Amino acid sequence: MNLNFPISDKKLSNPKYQRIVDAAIKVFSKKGFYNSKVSDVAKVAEVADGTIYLYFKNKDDLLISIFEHSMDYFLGHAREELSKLTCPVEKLKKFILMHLRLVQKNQNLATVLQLELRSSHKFMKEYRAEKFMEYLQVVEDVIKEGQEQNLFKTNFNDHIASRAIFGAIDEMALEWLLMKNKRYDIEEAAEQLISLIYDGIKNND
Amino acid sequence: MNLNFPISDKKLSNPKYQRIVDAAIKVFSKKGFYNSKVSDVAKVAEVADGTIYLYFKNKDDLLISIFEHSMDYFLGHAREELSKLTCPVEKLKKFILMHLRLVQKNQNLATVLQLELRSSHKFMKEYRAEKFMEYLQVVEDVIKEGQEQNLFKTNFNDHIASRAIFGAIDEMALEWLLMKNKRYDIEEAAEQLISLIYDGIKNND
Amino acid sequence: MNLNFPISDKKLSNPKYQRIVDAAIKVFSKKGFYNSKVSDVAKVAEVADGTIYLYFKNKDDLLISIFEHSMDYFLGHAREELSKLTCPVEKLKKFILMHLRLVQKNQNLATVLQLELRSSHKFMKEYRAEKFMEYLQVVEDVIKEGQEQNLFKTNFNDHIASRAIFGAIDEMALEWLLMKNKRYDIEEAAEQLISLIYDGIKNND
Amino acid sequence: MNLNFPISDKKLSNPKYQRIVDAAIKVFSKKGFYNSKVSDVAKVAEVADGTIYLYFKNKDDLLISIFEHSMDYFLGHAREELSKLTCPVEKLKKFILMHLRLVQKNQNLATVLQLELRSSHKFMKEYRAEKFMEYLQVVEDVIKEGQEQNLFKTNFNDHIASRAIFGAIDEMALEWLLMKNKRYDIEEAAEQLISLIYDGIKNND
DNA sequence: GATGAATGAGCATTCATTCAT
DNA sequence: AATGAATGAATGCTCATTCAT
Repeated sequence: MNLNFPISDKKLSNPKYQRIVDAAIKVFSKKGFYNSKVSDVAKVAEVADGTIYLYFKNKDDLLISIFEHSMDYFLGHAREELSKLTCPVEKLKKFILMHLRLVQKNQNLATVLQLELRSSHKFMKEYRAEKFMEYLQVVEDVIKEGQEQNLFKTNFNDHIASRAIFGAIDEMALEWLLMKNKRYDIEEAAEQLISLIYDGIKNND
Repeated sequence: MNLNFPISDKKLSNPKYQRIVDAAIKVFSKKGFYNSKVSDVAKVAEVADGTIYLYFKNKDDLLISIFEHSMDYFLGHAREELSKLTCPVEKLKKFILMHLRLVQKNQNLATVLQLELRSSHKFMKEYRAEKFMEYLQVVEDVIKEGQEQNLFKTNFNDHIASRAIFGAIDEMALEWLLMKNKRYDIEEAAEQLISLIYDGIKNND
Repeated sequence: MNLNFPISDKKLSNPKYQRIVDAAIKVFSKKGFYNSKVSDVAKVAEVADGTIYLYFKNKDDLLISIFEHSMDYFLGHAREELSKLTCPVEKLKKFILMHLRLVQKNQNLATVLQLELRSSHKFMKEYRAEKFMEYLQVVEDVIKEGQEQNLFKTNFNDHIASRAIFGAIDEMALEWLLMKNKRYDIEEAAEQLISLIYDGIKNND
Repeated sequence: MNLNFPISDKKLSNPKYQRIVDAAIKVFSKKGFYNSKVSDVAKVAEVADGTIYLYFKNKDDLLISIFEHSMDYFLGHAREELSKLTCPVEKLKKFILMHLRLVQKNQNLATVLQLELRSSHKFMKEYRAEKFMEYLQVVEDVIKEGQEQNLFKTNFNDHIASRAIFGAIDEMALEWLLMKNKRYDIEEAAEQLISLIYDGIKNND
């Protein structure tokens, strides 16, 4: 089983859907989206080629579905966990940790999202905006909360900040994925990142 | 003319080489690497299809050459400019500004580097490491310098920090590129980014 | 229908396989292997281009398959007919007649085997040896049988003799194929050939 | 030097012509005519690609020129040697020996003539007839001479006989060329062949 | 004559998608 | 629903030939 989280709704009920998604993640992460054949995915999923088209409109749709399921799961999970915390600083830490831990646990999936998705024009121009904004919104909401409680500075643009934070997390994840010998723990990277974002690099002594 | 900087050495002497690179940037940025045909590039460059293969090993090589020329130019230029400054804080500001200004000035090129390059497996696994490390090294050197002068904290991993900084810059650039109506100036984004990196988000009052 | 004999086993069951082979023989014999396009074969076979690749690894494989089917058929048929005869002289006559009659009946096929196959390096160096040896073996066996019965001389190398006999048959076939107006019957050529091989050219009076 | 005999006339005077022919024989025999590039030939001949077109109409012409020069040389040489002999039996022996010795001495050339030439449609349909007939004529003349002197039978068609003899020689040469470890001497093959043609395989005891 | 950069027609092969069963 | 054989559009790359120098 490749996905460490279940696919949300009724689609879950059909084990073939889940099997195809799992297979696609495995195949795409290994060979890249453009170098993967639909028939490769079918073979790994142990279904016929045509069966994939009963569940997905086309090859692109398969990729995008992976993204949407992942985001839905992550955001739902993240919102739930964050709501259990009250301190915005803690929330931010938690969020970053959750993101990087997910990457660590689902490396194939993360590879697909990091590398393959970006090259899909359709994706970057149509879909990224929608779902991705939700992600940023979560970060932005935490920042705003912190600003309201006078915990964070107010002299910066929330949107730019959340974007920069995402970029830093994302790059961290990418490096970790591409490293052959995982020299450092992803938890360690998370700690460093949080401190950097929180305190900056200036020496205040 | 697409490239706002000249290609370095003897290759420059042959205008056809430059024309092909320019055409490739234009075409790849517009339609995406995988959706671009070699013959499209040839048409825009006003050369025969086969001529491209006199200068480049194959389609992938064309993409990678674009990356290498861009990086060589940027790093050369950046190192030169930074050497004129003494203060590490100023150096960091300059570096970020230079990166984002280049993106603004060469939007097609930046699009190719941001979106298309990442999907090339060959690129991400073989080439990125080499040239990209040079980029990170420049950032790391500035950070180390700042630490030695007691301007920056010393309780973080330089490598992780430079990586996070790159990630933030890169994401900033990506958003700006994908925005249809450029709501804010890239200089403004640079300012915000610098302050964020330098001071963090914590309210020190 | 181009082939005047059925393709042996289960492959026969699929009419598309047979249709593609027939089309290939027709096309290759007319335009030559290297000048024939796979799509030409597909057109004549009334299948899509891609369908050919469901049955054959590539264009070369198509050519080699034609050779193997032909040889399998001819050798099976020849062995069967020869076993019905007892006299080695009669067997040799029969064999030569069968070869030349097959050429006459399947001129397109014969053209392919005679002219196109020879230029395929892969064929001449890898495949010819195996299947072709079987052919020579049949001739050699007949010769040995004749020698045992004191019907044939024993002061010559069987292998060289069978090779020379094949060469003579082959050249006879080739000339006949390339002749525009078939001036003489192939049966007549067969008779001459047999007498030549049997008696030599020396006048024994 | 590849050719063991000089190219006839005025063309000889230009060493580039000879160099190109030599290079073509080397390259064609190694990689096959269709897999050889004109630029490969040019490289081996140490001339520019375009230079080849000053001496030859096109790639096909290069192949055919090789054939014509070889035949001219062989036939001239053969006619000269045969004229020194009076006995038709000796003449026939000499002719077969000369053919096979030439093959042995010029293996690259022989490979080209044996394997590559046959696939050239243009060659087999237009040129073979002309030059090749001269070859057969020499054999036919010897046969006729032998018949007139009551040394050879008269109850066979001279043309078919000379053709069969050529086929046997040709196949002998081909086997010898394709054999990796030359198990037997080509002279030995020649002897066997001559005896076979002369006496046939029938046991006259 | 000699060059070799430039040309551009040409083609085998792949693979996403369909649809009869 | 499930299959997988069949489809055929699509394209990177090669290489014989030309021609300005």
